[in-house]
Amino acid sequence: MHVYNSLTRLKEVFQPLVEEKVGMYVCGVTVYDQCHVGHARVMVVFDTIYRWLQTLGYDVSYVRNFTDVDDKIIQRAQLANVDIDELTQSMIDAFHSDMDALGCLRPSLEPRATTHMPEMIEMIQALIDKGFAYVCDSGDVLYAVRKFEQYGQLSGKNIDDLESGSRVDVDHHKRDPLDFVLWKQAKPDEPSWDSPWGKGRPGWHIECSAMSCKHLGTTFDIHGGGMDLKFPHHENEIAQARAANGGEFAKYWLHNGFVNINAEKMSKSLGNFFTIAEVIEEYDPEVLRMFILSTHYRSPLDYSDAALDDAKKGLDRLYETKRKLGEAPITKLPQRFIDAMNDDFNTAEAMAVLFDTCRGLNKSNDDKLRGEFFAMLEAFNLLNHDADDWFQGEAEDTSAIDKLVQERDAAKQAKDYAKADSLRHELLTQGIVLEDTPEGTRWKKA
RNA sequence: GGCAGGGUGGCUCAGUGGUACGGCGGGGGAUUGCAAAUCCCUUAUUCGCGAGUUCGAUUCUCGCCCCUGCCUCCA
Repeated sequence: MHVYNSLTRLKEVFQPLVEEKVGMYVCGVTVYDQCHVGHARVMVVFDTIYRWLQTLGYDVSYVRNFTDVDDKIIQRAQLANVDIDELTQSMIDAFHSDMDALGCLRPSLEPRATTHMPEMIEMIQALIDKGFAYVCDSGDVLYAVRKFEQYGQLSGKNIDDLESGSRVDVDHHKRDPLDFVLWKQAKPDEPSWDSPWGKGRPGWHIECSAMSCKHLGTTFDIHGGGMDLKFPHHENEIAQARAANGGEFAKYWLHNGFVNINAEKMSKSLGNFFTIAEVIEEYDPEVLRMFILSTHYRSPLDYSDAALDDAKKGLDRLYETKRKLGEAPITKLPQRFIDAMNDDFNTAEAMAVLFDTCRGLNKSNDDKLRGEFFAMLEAFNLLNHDADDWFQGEAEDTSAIDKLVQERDAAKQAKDYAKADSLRHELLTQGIVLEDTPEGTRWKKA
C-alpha cells in the first residue's frame, strides 16, 4: 500500500512501525457547536481509511480527540448561560449522532482534553526543562519556536517568511512573535486547573501532542486531519512532541482537502456552512457519505444540491441492482478495487470499479460479480438500507398505493390501457413511479 | 509577499509517456402495450496557454495565465 505523506510530499510505501499494527491519531472537533459538512468529510475519510486498514489485516488503534476546553466553548457557554460541561456533553452527543448517521465507526478511543491535564502539564514541564519553553511576564507558558530547528518542516514554511507575512498582532510578552501558548493563565470565571505555573488551562496544540503520545506512544504511524490544520496546529504538535520526547513523532501525515461552496472553503468564519444535521434532513446520510467518497480525499470537494442529487442518483443505480439481486454472500474484493484503495485510498477509482461491477450484474447475475459487489459495498459501508425501503421509504402505510397498483394491474391484464395509464398517472401525481418487471409491478418514490 | 494544491467532455470526478475511468446529463437504438428500470451505441481530434525533452506528452522540465487554500481560530 502507498500513502501520500504530507511531511515528505511523496507517495510512500506504507510500513507500520510494528508489524500488523497501526496507530492512527486524527484531530477531532472543538465541541462548541454542531458539525458541518467539512467535518463530515474528515470523519468519513478517516473512517474509510480505518476500515481499509482493518480490511488489510492491521490491528488499528484509532484515536480521535475532543477539544472540550477552549475560548469559543467558554464564550458560547456564557452566552447561552449554560454550564460548560453541559454544553460540551451535548455537542459530543450531537457529534456521535452525526457520526452514527454517516456510518462512521467509533474510534478505539476518544480522549477529552479536560481529562488529560496531568499529561499536558508533564509535557509542558519537559519542554521548559529542555529549554524549548519559557514562562513569560504575563505568566503564560510559551513555546520558543526558534529553539526547534526543524520548525516549518511539515508546512514547508520558514520562520523568517512567516514573520514578514505575519498577520498576528504581536504580543509583547512573547520573545518571538511566532511563539505560541502552551499554558494560559486563568482569567476570572474561566475554568482552570492547577499547575506549576498557577491556575490556568492548556493551549490548543499541546492537547493533541499529549493525548496522541499518551495513547499511541511517542512515535506512531498515522496522524490525520483537515488540510487547514497543517499550519500551525500540526507543525506545533510536531515541535512539542519531538522536543519533549526526543525522536520522531508521527511517521505519516495525511491531510484531507476541504469542502467548498461556490469555490470557497466551507467554514464557520465565512458562515457558508451547512451542518450535517441540516443536510440529513433533506438527504439520506448515505448520500452524504457517497458524495464524500466519490472524490479522492485530497482533492477539493464542491458542495451543492446538484452534487448531492448526483450522489443520490448514483446510489439509486446501485440500489436498483441490489433490489434485483436480493441479499447475497460477500466474497472477495476485485483486484482493481484493492489496487485503487492501496494507492493512497483512491475511493474515486474504487467507485468506478463498483459501478463497472454494477453494470456487469445488470447484464448477468454472475456469482463472482455478486460477491464482489457486496464486498465493495462493505468496504465503503454503503447501501446499508433494504433496497425496497430505499425506494419506498421505511415503515409507512403503503396500502393506498398498493391498492391503486393492483387496480392498474387488473386494468392492464384486461388490456384496458387507458385506465391503466390514468391510474399510473394518478400515482405519478403522488410522486410514485411504477415499474413493470417480469416479476410484476413495483413502485418507488420519484 | 512566502508556502501548498489545482485547472481533464454540458456538469462532476479518476488516470496515464503511446489520444483518457466512473457518475450525472444529452442524442440514437434494444426492451416495453406505452412507460419505468436495464442493456448497447453515441456525446473531449483532446486533457489552461506557450516552449523544451522525447520516435511520441494530457502525463516529464521551464515560463506564463487563472483559481483555491494556509500564513489568526478553523476539519
